[in-house]
Amino acid sequence: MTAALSSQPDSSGGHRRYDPLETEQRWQAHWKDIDLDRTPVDGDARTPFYALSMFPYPSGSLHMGHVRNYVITDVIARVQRMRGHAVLHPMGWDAFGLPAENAAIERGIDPAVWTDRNIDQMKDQLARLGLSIDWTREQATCHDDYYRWTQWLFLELHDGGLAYQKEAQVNWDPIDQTVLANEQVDADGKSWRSGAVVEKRLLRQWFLKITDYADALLDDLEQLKGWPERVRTMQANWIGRSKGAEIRFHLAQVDGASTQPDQDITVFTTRPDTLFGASYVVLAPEHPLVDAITTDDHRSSVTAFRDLMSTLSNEERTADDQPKRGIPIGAEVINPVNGKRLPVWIADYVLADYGTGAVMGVPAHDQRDFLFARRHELPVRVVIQVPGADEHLVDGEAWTEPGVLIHSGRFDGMPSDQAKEAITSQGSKEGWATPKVQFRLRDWLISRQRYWGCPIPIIHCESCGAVPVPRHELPVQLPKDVDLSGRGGSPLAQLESWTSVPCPCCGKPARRETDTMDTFMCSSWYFLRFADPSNREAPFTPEAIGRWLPVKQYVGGIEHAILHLLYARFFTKALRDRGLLTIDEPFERLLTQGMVQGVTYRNPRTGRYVAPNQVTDEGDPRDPDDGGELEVLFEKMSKSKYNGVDPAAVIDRYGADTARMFILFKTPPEKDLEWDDADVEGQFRFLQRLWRLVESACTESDQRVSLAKDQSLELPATLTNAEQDVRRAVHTAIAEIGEDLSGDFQFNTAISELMKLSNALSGHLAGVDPAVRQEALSVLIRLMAPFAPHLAEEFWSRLDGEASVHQQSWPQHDPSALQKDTIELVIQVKGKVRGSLQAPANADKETLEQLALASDVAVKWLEGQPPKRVIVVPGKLVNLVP
RNA sequence: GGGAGCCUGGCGGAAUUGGUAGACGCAGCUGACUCAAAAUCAGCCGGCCACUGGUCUUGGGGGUUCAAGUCCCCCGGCUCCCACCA
Repeated sequence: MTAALSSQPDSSGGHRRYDPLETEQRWQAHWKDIDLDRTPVDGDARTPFYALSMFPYPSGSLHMGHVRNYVITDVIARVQRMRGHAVLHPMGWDAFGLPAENAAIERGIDPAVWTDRNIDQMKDQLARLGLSIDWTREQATCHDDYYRWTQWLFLELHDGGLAYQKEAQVNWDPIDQTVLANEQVDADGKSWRSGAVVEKRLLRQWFLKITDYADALLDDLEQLKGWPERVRTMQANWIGRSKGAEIRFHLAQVDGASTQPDQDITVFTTRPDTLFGASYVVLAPEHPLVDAITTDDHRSSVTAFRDLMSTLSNEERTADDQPKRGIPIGAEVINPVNGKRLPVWIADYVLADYGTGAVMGVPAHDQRDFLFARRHELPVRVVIQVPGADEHLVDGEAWTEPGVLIHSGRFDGMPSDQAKEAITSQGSKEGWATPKVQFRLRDWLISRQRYWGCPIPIIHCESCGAVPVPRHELPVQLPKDVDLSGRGGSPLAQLESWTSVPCPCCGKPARRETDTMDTFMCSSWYFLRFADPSNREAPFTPEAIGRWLPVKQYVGGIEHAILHLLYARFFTKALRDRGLLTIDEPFERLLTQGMVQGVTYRNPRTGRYVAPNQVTDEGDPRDPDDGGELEVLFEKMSKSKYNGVDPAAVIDRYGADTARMFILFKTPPEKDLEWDDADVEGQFRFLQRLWRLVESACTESDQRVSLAKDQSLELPATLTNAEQDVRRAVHTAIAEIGEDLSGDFQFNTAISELMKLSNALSGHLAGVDPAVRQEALSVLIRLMAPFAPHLAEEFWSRLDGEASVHQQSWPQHDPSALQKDTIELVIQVKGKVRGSLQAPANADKETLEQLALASDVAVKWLEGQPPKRVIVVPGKLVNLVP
């Protein structure tokens, strides 16, 4: 059986050539036959290890970014298997989303058909990489046996009070009469399809209350020790917790106002300690109170100002170079802490949807307020001592640091920290302040007015309201007979036969919810489904989750640092609180791999990208159009930059093992990788050197090795120097690679250790004891197996190894093999290396010091004077300080 | 503006966590083999100099230390995230 699987001799002689394509195809077929990658069954006693790549969108073609992602995860999965873990390494498809719908609009293809065809294509491409994925657990979020449970989980959140509806803005295309996703709106605010200026419209939409978990999502970042620091910071910034107080300013009677409502303006501030320095209060132009409190003499200018604001896009309104615009509205409020009257303004720099949409202006201690006050000639009152300036500002800037209070009545002399509490607490007693924690994080808008998504399982009834579709009626399937012209609003809303249903509660005619869910919903729980992939009764069982989750190692792009990872964490916590699982966090360790970049030719004058095959001379690249010199850069691979490298082409030429080795060796996984054909070639050469090494062990009589179980040899009692050298190289490699693959994964140095081992063995196996040779090759092949799985398997088989190399255990290093009799002792003089000598490895400090002092180097550099100080680092160096 | 990360030969990158800077590879150079080329094999490969030795060198400057790529302070550059967030 095994012999039949081996490479055929090539026609030119007895020696075999390395033919990666033939070898890889043969082993991939064999592994499939023996079901090598199947996840161990539930009763398996080994410690579970869940390795997961972020699943892809099935665009139809695999790119290098995918390859890098899945190869990294695959190596981790393979190493953990050999280390004796029960490994779960699944794959699926994040299959709902706009591209399928666009294909339908443009080419009339059913999105389901288009998506499934793409999945098939990408699976074929993935198969060639030799990934040890258990495909029996495959999931696609657009299949109803998956989205049924997405709907089920939505209802769980709904039951838990975490799903609700409210009015929110959408992008409305007035020509196509449809809602656009943010990505479909150009930078200049126009529709990607019709080119019409996109309008903002208010629509009643579904939200998830992720803000209920803001504190937990922030605090639990502490636990995620296995996450990159920068991802944790990004999430913390996104959640954006700030502590402060809400302060209520009561409206004052104003002369000339016909009526004044008995109203408060509530502001949020993180600096209650600066309350005495307030010189005005500003509302967002959209603030609901503006109409009611604007005085008659200001009404026309206020209306004009608000109209101007509503026509500006967000970008225009928040542009850096814009001065802070605003106008007074006539009303006045009383500063509750000192009774001063302050004017009320509206201004563009106040955001309606953060805090209370109102701010107290303290120009002396907030830079924005300062600029605003200077522009509109509002008073600046210093109430925090400014160092070196007594009571005034220096440098024409606000003083925003905490400090000691002045001009603040009985709070004078208090440091900011204390004053914040004292002023808030006085306000609480007097009823004008409330301590408040404010978050930047907003509730998650999940409604999409699109077809190709998971339908929200709700029925709207005039008498019963929003009624959940009963669980046993799930899934709410996407209808087939739908008009996907891209016009006339939500495709589902136009399908009367689908939308009109009886109310599950009262049976009266009712209407289905026609929004579908944000695709981030589908990807917020897929890692749970992989633990229990074919359960027809529930999305998963707590037992299955308990066995596999949390994911031990999650691998994916940094672009998901915020949204996907935050949503998945939110789902996990919400489902925990619904009693569906017991973990707090879904992903124990996270590796964010860098981009894959290609050589890019760019004309610096025109900004045009030039395809490599059009560049006139690669040494001195010039634009074929204008003859101008081109700059050579590395940028993320993309069609428009003509710098993509097709994985299939690389595999055709060198095989998957070379591609895997190159990607892992070139750079550490979290850094960007610059694709370089010469380096790929270099990896191919390395694999060929390995091939020749093993070839010799098959054919040369003084190097022959068999790894068959009944051929297992014992090491001789004493070893020659050459044999010791071989063993030292072998066991050093085990130790070093073991180190590189624990904790942080350093595949690049692991592979360089493989190269060192190969260099140490090549030409040094002839004539050494057969047991030493056998050990050396057995170790080498097992160490390379996770990286180059096909070639390792081929070697294992050719040397008569038992079963599959991928079922072998990871080698353990023998510390005694690392020992040396003598070491190179470095002699330093005042910290500079001046020479070295051979010293016994076990020599004590005194001996080493004596050896060093007696050396030629010491004699030369110390010029006969005894050193003032001698530092001995045993096994390393002696530093002589004259 | 706030936050995070990074900066080492021609290039990608190593460096036992304070102990020989430049492992491993790419590119380049020299030689062997060849009619020749490729492949392969052997070797060289940071700069400077009075070149069998010395000296400088990890973005720049300072400091701590017997010893600094590594620790501390100042400055510069690049990348990413957030951003009128009160």
